[in-house]
Amino acid sequence: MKQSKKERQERLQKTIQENPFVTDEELAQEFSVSVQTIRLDRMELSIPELRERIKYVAEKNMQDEIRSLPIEEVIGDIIDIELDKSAISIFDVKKEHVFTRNGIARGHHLFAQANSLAVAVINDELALTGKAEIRFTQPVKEGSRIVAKAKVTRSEKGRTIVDVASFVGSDLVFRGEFSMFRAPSVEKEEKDETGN
Amino acid sequence: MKQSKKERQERLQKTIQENPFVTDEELAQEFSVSVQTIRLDRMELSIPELRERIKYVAEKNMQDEIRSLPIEEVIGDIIDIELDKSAISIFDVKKEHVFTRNGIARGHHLFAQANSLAVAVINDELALTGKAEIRFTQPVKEGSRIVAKAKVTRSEKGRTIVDVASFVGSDLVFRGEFSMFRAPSVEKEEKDETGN
DNA sequence: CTGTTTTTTAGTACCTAGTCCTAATATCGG
DNA sequence: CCGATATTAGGACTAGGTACTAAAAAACAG
Repeated sequence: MKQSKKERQERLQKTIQENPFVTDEELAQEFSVSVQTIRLDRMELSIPELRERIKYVAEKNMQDEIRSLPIEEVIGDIIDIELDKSAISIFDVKKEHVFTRNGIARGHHLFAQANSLAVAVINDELALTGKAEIRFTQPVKEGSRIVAKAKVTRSEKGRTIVDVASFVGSDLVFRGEFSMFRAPSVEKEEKDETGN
Repeated sequence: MKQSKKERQERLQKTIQENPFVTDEELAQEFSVSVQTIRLDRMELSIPELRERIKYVAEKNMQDEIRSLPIEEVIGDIIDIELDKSAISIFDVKKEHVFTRNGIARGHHLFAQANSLAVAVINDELALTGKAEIRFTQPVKEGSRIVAKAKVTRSEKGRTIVDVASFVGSDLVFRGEFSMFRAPSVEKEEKDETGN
């Protein structure tokens, strides 16, 4: 009905990209050609069969699931910890952490790593960030490994100050002072919040 | 070789959960029973066949792809924006945003929403957070809707101050003052970093 | 130890969504 | 109209199953 082979193949490619779950049968109907034609088209465009496409999508999914699970409790990998004293974690900046337009890591990831470490270093059931003063001192590029070092500087009744400095190589990229609340039954104003 | 039907079925369930890509054939070998036994087991446990499992995983993926694309640039949904003046975004706190042990939202999500909004409100190619002073004034529970309001308070050459206040209902839960750099070619110290 | 019940195994026909291959038609450009 | 390209049809085969029947093996009961 429509157009040349070329046209059809372009539309085919787009259609499958948008909905990888479509069968050759369905495509044949949509473009009113035979299934065989669709198969020839897929061959020429080297588009794999339905099941392979689905599998590919599923595998991609499994990969990020593994990636997103450890994020559950701590962002970055803790490589050293002395409770109530200090801790070190590393975080590798991948493409999903950066702005697409300039490849610079988005601040909340640096914050999350630091905040998470501040929570982890506290030897208590519950630790929440009350306030924080932070500085992003250098941009961080994709592919960098950020090493965050947390030090507990003061500790009073229910309140602990944690200083975190993050480095890429020997460059300071982030500094933050976190005022943490520990294990109180969270109730009133300026007493609470997250950590990680 | 091993154990009762019950035992095998439990192990089967776990195995498939961990690796949904396993065929009956492979399972049969692993448990040294026949394929038919595996199929009976799947029936009794109502575990779908390989292809259905893969499809399910793939479909789940497609769903969050739609969800994670807008997240790409802004965390939370912007519901109002006046460039270089103010912006409002909402963010719904779901189970993946809270600490499992107490159901309180993890701070970096509040930070991310606020920081992201501060970036978005700036009418420039590039906006990076230089420093921030933040306060978590109330814990936020799972299921809450956080409304973040950003206001540009000062703007000088290349540097803009954005105040963000986040609320759950009428309660202030977060406040932050973000010092943003706009569109500079990022180079030196204390000049950079993310936003979103 | 025998009889019954449960569990496991084997085998067949059928399904989907393909691959790979051959061969017969259409359609188009010159 | 002729030859090249494109399309369609058909058959044989594949993986990874379902659904069903039937037989053999194992477990348990008395």
